[in-house]
Formats: sequence, structure tokens, C-alpha cells
Amino acid sequence: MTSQAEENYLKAIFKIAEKENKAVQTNAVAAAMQTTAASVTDMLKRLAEKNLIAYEKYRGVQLTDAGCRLATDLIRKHRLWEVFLVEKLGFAWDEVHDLAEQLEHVQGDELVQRLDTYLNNPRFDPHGDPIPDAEGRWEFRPQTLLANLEPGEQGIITGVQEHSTAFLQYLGQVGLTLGVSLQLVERIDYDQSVRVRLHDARELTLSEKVSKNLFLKIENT
Amino acid sequence: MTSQAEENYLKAIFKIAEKENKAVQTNAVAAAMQTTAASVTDMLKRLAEKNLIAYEKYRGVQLTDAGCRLATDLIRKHRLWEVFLVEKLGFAWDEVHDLAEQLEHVQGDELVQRLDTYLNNPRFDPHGDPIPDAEGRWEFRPQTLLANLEPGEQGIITGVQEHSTAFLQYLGQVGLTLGVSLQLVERIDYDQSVRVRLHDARELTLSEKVSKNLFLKIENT
DNA sequence: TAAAATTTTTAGACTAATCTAAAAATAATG
DNA sequence: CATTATTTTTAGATTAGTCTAAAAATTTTA
Ligand SMILES: [Mn+2]
Ligand SMILES: [Mn+2]
Ligand SMILES: [Mn+2]
Ligand SMILES: [Mn+2]
Repeated sequence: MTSQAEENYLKAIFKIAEKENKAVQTNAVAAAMQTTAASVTDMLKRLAEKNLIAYEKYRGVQLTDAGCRLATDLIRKHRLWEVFLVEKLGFAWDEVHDLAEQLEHVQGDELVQRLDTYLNNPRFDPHGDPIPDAEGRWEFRPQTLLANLEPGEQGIITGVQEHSTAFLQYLGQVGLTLGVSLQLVERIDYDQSVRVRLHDARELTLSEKVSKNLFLKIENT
Repeated sequence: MTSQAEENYLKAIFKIAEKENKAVQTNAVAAAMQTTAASVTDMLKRLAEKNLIAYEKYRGVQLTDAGCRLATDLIRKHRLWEVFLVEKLGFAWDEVHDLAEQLEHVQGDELVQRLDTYLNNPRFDPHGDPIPDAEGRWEFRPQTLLANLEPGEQGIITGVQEHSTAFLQYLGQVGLTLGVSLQLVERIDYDQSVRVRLHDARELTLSEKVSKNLFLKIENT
């Protein structure tokens, strides 16, 4: 058996390891979990005891196959529930994270499988993140940050780098949701802000910060 | 904040108090929670500290208004999730209890309200039990045990007294689900078993045990 | 490479929730 | 009403998960 706390740690370790390709540091986990390094060390010992991580004192930590599978299953559940909350219950994409954070811990393989079917086996969640399938595999989708587009290039919004409520709410307010198509008009040298044109010819100015947190699939026009 | 353990205790106390109209005994709670009397005493102290129960040593326990409301909300969530699992995900009525036991603890008023709307504000769960509304009120529905029907009387199945998987599965197998109409043909003196006739003229013999666990709304023919 | 800075672990304490075994209170009975 | 029997509470331990403060290991820097 794995507790909710253990599951949350495994997921945090998985997500950190996803970005940086090296052993995950205690402090990185502490930051992600908003707790102390001491608490993390305690938990790492427990997880190592259960063979969910490979842990060497002072040398950081890596998920074992079992730990990786557990983390992936948790992420699968989290993202499926997010789809449910948005598609079926009509929540906005900035309202679903905390609820999914609870729902992901509900145990029941049959439940997950039926939920998946009910939602028509979605491959991406409301934030554009891929949903692992029942075998723990997910689809890779090439995408580029708006910050890396050249003037004139066009793309469709496929995801966000940052998942904060504030950012998601802002995007929603200005009409930038998944699937929206836009073209980079110009990048301002002074502050790296960008002017983009939407499908309806409406133009928007977005800060560098926004442009570095918005993923697009480049379209060849 | 109330923990899942605290919520489960409150629900257990509520359900015991519902049947017997007196202070709930420690042992009764222990039996319901499948734990020891010592553990119950510990928990009762905590719940009293939080003003969720009125507790006098050796004198049993009663829910306060706050505790009663919490228990009712929990039952509301439990039963709404059961409806979801059966109506939307296609689970059988004998498969949903343990899942609802987990889902009921997910926190989020907006979630419950949206779920309720999504399910068309059901007033009864898949076992025929009433679902409290957002204010904690529920519908009373007069119903009679099959064991108390007179020969010749007819009724529609509205609920079950016992909720065990074995009983629900058995009922499902012989075609006795909510809404099914049946008539008591005769009661056998020897063992109090009953012969009933279904709408399609098919006849069934049911044990006394079954007849004492099946609720019907009597129909005047 | 020695000193300073950073990271990580340990030591010790705390709360929630549980248990067993023993003591105390209450209820039942002759 | 004294003695059983039952119920309930206490005492003392245990485990998961957390914390702060201090010690130890590692890394960085001069
Ligand atoms: Mn979580
Ligand atoms: Mn998401
Ligand atoms: Mn529960
Ligand atoms: Mn039910």
C-alpha cells in the first residue's frame, strides 16, 4: 500500500526528473512539496524501503520502475479527472487542479478504466498535458514556446508551461485557450514583448513572461 | 478541518442514531467502524473537543447540529457519487459502495453542487436511499418490508435494508432491482418464506431473510 | 586546498490515529 | 444488595507524517 503522501512525493520526484536529467535533489523535492528538507529525507527513507526509489545519502534520488509506474498512474488519474471536471461538470481550466489533486488518490483500476472510456480516451488534459494510457505510455507532441517563434510564423495553442491559476485565468480572459490559432506579428526589441494576431484579425500584445509560458504547434501557412 | 477518519465516525454515529432514538454507545460505534472501543473513546474525545458531538463519559454520545450537518453532507456526497458511478460509468449497484466511500471525502462545495446538477438532482441513490439536498434536507418515502406484506398485496421495489454485496448481487441475479413491481402470492407458514409474482407472471420463492431486507412501496391495485 | 557556503541528514519532539491490556464504572442478576 | 457480567475508559505503545534546530557532508570559492 502507498499512502497519499507517498504518492504525492513520487509524483513530485517524477516531474522534477522529467525536466532535469539527473538524480533529484532533496531540496528540489522540498520546494515542490512545500515542506522541509528534513521531512523529505524521512520520506525518501520510507520510499527507498518500499523499493519505489533508488536513494543514496547525499547523492539524490531516482524512481525505480515500480515508482515510475506509480507516478505515471497517478498523473493519468489526475489528468483524466481534470478532463471530467472541465468537459462534464463545466469547470474552467483554472479551477480544476486542486480537485484533481484529491481525486487522483481514489483507488480503483476499474474506475479509472471506465472514466477513461466515458471521456472517450482523451490523450490530453485541459492544459494540453498528455494523459498516459493504461500501460503508462503517452503521446509526444512537438510544440514550441511563443517566445521562440519568428515574426510571420503561425501556430495553434497546445499547452502551457506554467499552470498557475493567475496565468490560466489571464489567458482565458484574453481569449487564449487550447486550439486558438495565432500569428506572431512582431517582437519588440526593448522588452521582448510580442504582438500577435488572432484568427479574427484581432491583435494582442503579450509580455515576454507570457510568451515564455505558452506552447504552440507551428502551422505551415 | 475534519479528517477522513473523523468524517467516517460522524457518519457512523449518525446512522446508528437514525435507527435507535437514544444516545449512541461506544460499542455500537466500534462495531460499525470495525475497530476497538478504546479507539472509539479516543476519537469521541477529539470530536467533542471540536464540538461535533455531545459526549459524556459512560453516557454515550449525540451529534451536535454542526456534527449532524457534517454527517449529512458526507452522506449527500456518498450517494451522489454512487449515482454517478451507476448512471454515468455503468457500474452495478453492488460495486459502488467502496468507491463512494473514498469519493465522499473529496472536498469542494462547488464540485458537489455541479455533480448534483449534472446528475439532474437525483433524490434517491442506486440503493433507494434518499439523497440530502444542499441544505441537508431529504425526502421521506413511506415503504414497507416485503416481510410485512399481506398475500395479494402488490408493491414496487424502492430500497434495501441490507447493503451487502452478496445481497445486492443476489437480487440483481434474480431480476429484483429498484422499480420492479411484484405481488405477494403467499407466505409459507413453515419457514416464513414467500412466493411472489413478477410483472411478467414469473414466480419466485424468496427466503424470510430476503423478505426482511427488501423495501416496497405498496400499490393499490 | 583551506575556509565559507550550501545541502543534507540526524536528533528530538509533536499530532493523529490506531492497538492491547488493565482498570474503572455501570448494568444485570440471584 | 452483593456479586457477576458488561461496557467503557485509561495507560502505555506504535506508526505515519510532520516540524525545528543542530550536526555532518558536500560543493563552491578565494
Ligand atoms: Mn495529490
Ligand atoms: Mn493539468
Ligand atoms: Mn469514507
Ligand atoms: Mn447507497
